Amino acid sequence: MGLPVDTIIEGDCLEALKKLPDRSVDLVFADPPYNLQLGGDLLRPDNSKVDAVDDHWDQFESFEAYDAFTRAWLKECRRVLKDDGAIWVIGSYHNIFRVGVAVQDLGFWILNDIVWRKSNPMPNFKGTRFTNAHETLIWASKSRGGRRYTFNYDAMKMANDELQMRSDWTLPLCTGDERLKDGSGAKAHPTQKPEALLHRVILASTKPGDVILDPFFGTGTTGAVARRLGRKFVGIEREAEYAALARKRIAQVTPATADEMAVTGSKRAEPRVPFGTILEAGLLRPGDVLYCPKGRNAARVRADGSLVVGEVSGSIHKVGALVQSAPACNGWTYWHFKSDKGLAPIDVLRAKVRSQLPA
Amino acid sequence: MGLPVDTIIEGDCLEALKKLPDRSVDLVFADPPYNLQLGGDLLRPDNSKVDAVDDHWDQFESFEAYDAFTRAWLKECRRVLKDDGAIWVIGSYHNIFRVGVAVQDLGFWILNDIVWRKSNPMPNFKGTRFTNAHETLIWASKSRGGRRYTFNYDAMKMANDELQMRSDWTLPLCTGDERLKDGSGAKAHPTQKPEALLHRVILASTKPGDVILDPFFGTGTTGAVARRLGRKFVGIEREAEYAALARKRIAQVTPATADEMAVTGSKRAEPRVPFGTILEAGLLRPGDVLYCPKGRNAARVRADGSLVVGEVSGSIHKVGALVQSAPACNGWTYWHFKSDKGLAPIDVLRAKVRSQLPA
DNA sequence: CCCAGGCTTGAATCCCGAT
DNA sequence: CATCGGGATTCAAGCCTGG
Repeated sequence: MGLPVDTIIEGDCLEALKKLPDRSVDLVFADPPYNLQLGGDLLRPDNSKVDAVDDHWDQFESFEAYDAFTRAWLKECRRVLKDDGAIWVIGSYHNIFRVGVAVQDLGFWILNDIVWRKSNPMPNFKGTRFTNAHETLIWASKSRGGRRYTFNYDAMKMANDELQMRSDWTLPLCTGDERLKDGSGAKAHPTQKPEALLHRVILASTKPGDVILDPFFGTGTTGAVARRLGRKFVGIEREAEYAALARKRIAQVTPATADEMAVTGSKRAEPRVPFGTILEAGLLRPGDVLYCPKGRNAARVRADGSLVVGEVSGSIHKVGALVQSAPACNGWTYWHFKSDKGLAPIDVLRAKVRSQLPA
Repeated sequence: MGLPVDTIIEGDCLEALKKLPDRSVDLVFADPPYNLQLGGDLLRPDNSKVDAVDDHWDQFESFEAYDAFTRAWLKECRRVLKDDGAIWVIGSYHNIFRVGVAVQDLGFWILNDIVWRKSNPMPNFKGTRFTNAHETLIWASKSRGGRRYTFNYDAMKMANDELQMRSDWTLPLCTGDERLKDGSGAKAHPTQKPEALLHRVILASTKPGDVILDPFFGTGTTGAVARRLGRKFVGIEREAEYAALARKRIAQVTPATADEMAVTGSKRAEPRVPFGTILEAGLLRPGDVLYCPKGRNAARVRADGSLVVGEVSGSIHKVGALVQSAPACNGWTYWHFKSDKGLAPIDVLRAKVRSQLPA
């Protein structure tokens, strides 16, 4: 059987993969189940319920079962890849370590791990952990030192304001009109990926006309972006509903002219510098004293970047407002530290930290 | 043998770990060998040679050998951890996936993976990949649903300008004066971590006085920051040179006072004030009426601190939940009393009582 | 038509001490 | 160890509604 290009194969991922010919695709992009292992319901502070990913396809009996599944589909993907091909897999801390080990053990050669920093992640509602604000992608060639993989270095550099593209990408979640809805207006797929992410992946690691295989096609983000960028795709999807939506979606895509392929700009976030960073950088130490411009009011710095005056504590802004009985206060310009040249605003420390951050 | 606190144990990591007592440390921070599999020398565009990590301690024969080593030291660390303890491990894509799987397989429970975004990474000189601009840390508790790990949520939030701290941390590499040099002015250790990174780790996940074990102590960044923040450490280091440098470095650190170590505390830790106390203090009287924020629902206060609405009575929380048909409710913020300035939440009365409690 | 303010939502391993 | 119940907990975007 030849390779069924620009087609969605409906059915089990493994069985479908086994029917594809050896060395026939240029790139694999895979967004497998994450095996989340969630507990009970999670309520927001306003008591609304978080719409959890509790679909049957994300349930595995054990790590062993997940590993076996992972190795099986990865092995087939490797067989189907051309010798100069490469693979991308996306995941979270729940599964990505297991995926990474399988990738290495099967003989792939990791080129980068990429961090997708979400500009608008869901917060940690209960205050129990750090906000889980990123996902991880692994990019690997078929083998170490084999035939050369594709990397469009200059296109990536161009897309990043002429600086080398880094391993951390800041992109928003898939929301708004881009997010596919079902008949009732609810999201059609629980984990639809943003097209911007696929845009960067495909632009970085394929050439026009290349064939991209996505064994967990879902609602077809890979196919839609591939088509828009003048690449071909092969999708595998078990759920008929998702496949139908994907077909409709891809049919609406107009392939871009060479012209239009230029850049989706990378939103560069303001380098906000929290006051706590000043302490981490060692520019101030816990216990140091800050003064108001005239040196009258004094406050003590704590290790977490809060200030203390008498009984009250809070951020540099809050405490600054408080000691002045003002409605608000810019702590960066109000508070001063003692330097060898007398009192200086802590804003100069922020400037020092900023000068070490990427633009 | 007891736990040798604020000490560097010179010797093999595994042998030393085996001598430490069960359930004796609060936190493990580990920066193990990354098992970098470098090819030949790497040259910069100007033909200067990149100073690679090619130390013998970073060489392993195979993935299997690295896995066996990883599991061995992780297993000992888990034994040595208290039941409410936690572990941090830092690595790059070369090893972090293998570490992560070992962590999961040994029964640790991953809490977050944290991305350290380097603000000043080494560029990719060959233009063959994305600039490798981050490393990954895994934070895991000793077991799933075991005794509660330490997370100073409020301190982290304060250190991040009152926004939840996210899983991506932007920090510069260890350079300048902080970077230890050997006699000839070359860097003393190839992978010295920045103190800012340890500052955040330790502030987030330990309490003052806690003991932090670092089985790959190197030049003692963990020890130096632990000492500065009023924590204790146990370091294990095989290379006598590194250990000597670490000792000298740590001796120069001035520990923070208890005062200086204090950070923003959590509300959960504040003393409980039963609602009845508000009545006992005369701040409200039996028969007074409380209102929901918009003034629509009203409830009558009884002498024992219960509320009555129509036929039902109960705690401020229960009745609050009931009148809203909500699964839960914080009565302190939901119910309001009539003051001369309009409706005010009864939480201000609790604050009044708390401020009069003995320290 | 625009703007301000409110509502909704996103791959989430999401409370904790007292009894 | 399970249960009970007090009461703590959210950020950025996009969409909608009302003025």
